[in-house]
Parts: sequence; structure tokens; C-alpha cells
Amino acid sequence: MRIGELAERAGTTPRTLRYYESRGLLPARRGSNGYRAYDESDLRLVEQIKVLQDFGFGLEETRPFVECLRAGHPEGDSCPASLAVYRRKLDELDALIGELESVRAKVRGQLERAEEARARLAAEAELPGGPEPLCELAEAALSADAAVPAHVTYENKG
Amino acid sequence: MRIGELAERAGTTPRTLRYYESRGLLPARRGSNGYRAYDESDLRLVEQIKVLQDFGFGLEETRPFVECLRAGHPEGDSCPASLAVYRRKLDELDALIGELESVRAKVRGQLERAEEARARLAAEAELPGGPEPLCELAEAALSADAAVPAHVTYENKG
DNA sequence: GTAATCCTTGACGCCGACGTCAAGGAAAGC
DNA sequence: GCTTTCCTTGACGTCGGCGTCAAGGATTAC
Repeated sequence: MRIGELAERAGTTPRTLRYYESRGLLPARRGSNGYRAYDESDLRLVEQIKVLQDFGFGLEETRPFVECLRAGHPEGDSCPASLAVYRRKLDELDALIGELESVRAKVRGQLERAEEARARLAAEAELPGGPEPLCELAEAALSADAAVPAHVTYENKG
Repeated sequence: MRIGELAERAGTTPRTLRYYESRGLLPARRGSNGYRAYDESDLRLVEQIKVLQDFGFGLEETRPFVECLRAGHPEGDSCPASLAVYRRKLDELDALIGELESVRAKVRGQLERAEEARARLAAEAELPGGPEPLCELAEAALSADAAVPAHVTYENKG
């Protein structure tokens, strides 16, 4: 099997497979014409990498699984090193999820506080003798130096 | 206030502040010597950006907050555009957290399955007439072509 | 005065996992 | 034989948010 077929069967691209090879994850035999030659076991390697990538594993983290398979084990996670990666990833996931939930709570708190503040301002505006109700955009336009910035200069690009 | 002082007071670096300016987030007046000149209101802008960055907001997502402050509003989230960003971020966070929890469940399942498989193999090895207990590493070393790859070729680096 | 520190702009580096383009050889269909 | 498709290597581009270095001018401390 050549690189194009392996890529198609694995649902990826030749470029990706060459990249894996460059990282030492997917060594390839060569035919007499210089073309890379793969077999079914290579398909398993690529599939293993794909599954882990979908889990959010970095390429380096897939290495123990790939080497486990290449060593002849039935599954990529038949080796202790792979299990260690699983456990480390679970810890990372727990930490990350915890942080994200903390952030979500804070953002939600900010949103609620800001909405309440706006509601208060709106209520005051309704009251007789309240402040002039200024349009959001109009307010911005009132101060001259706060006009739309036309200077947007991107780095290294003009 | 010059850029170094503002950076220090905001807990960031001059490079970062120049970067914000290049993105149109933090316009700076200039002194007669060409130095950037900032005041307390600029410190508020930078602090607003920092808070949102800590929440995981991208720089572009902080723009409505910064423009809101620059328009003279009391808070960066006093404007509807900022609230919209809050809501969008909450949705993104919910989606992301959900995905991560799904991945965590899958990884945990994989870990448990793999641990169970190893336990079964260990138990079989204990039984009389069971298979030869092969060392994890020894097994890998047995197949010659699966030896440690010494070819690790990094892209564009040798 | 002079050395140390601050400021300026410009430009390249970094990380990760590839995408994309280029120049050229091999293979496959007709 | 000819065209199209596939393969090869090499090298630059992408995205975000800066870090870091370079060359040179301004300010400040002593």
C-alpha cells in the first residue's frame, strides 16, 4: 500500500503521514522506486494516533501507544507507559475542566452583574427627572477622540 | 506615565502594550520626545484586557470592552456588545466543558478496560501451564526491526 | 561627562500539526 | 506515446500572543 491509499483508508492526508514519519512515529519501508510502502499494521498505528488525537492528546503523547503496538502488543494501551499517559491525561482533564468551570462561574457572575447594572440605569431613565437617555452608539460618537480608530496596524504586514 | 511604568503597574511588559497598540486596542499619545504617554484611564484599559485574557478571551474579544471604556462608560461591560461577548463565551465554555467531560469519560473507560486486560493477563500467567511471562521491555527488544528508532528527524532542523 | 537605564522601530523566533506550493521523477490509463 | 495522477523532497505559511534581539536615540543617576 502506498501513502495515498493509507491516508485515504485512515481518513487523513499524505502530508500528515509524512509528518508522523518525520517525528519517528510511523517508519516506512521503501519500494525499489523510492515510494513508501505500508501494510495493515501501519493502518492500525495511524488509527491509534487518530483516536488519541481526537481525545486531544499531543503527538508525543501517542508515542507510547504506537511503540506498544509496534512491539507486537495486541493494543496500543497494553503497555504500562500507555496507561501512565492515560492517567496523566485524566489528571490534566480534571484540572482543565475545573479551571473552565471556575471561569464559567466568574463570567456568568460578570454577565449578571452587568445586566443588573443596565437594568438599573434603564429604570432610572424611566423615572421623571432622570438623566437624558443616551443612545449607546451616540454616546461613543460624542467624544471626538474616541471615534472609530482607522489606524489598525498589523504587525509585519504593512 | 511612560510605557515601562504602565507595564509594571499593570503587571505586564512594554512589548505587550506595544502589541495591544498595534492591534488598535491601546492608542497612545506621544510626548515631544517620541515616547508614548499614558494616564490612569489607560491603566484601566490594560487591566480590563488582563482580566478578560485570564478568562481565556482572545484579544479580539476584549475589543468591545475596551471600546466601551474608551467611550466613557463606567465599566467595560456597560455596553451591549460586551454582554454579547459574555454570552457567546458562556456558550463556548459550556460546549468545551461538555466535550472535555465526554473525552474524560472515554479516556477513563479506556484506562479501566486496559487495566482489566492487564489484570487478566497477569492472572493467566499465575495459573499453572500459563504462557511465559514476558517482560514488557524485553518483548519489545525481541523483534529486531522494532528496536529503538535512532532516526528521529525533525523538520527543517537537520 | 559618562555610564546605566529607558525609550524607539523593525524583524525574527516560538509552539503544534500540519496546509500548500514548487520542481521533478514514476506509474497508470488509453 | 501521451496525459493525468501519484509519488518524492524541500521549504515557507498558518494562528495568537507575545519574547527576544538589534541598532540607535533620550533620559536619568551620579
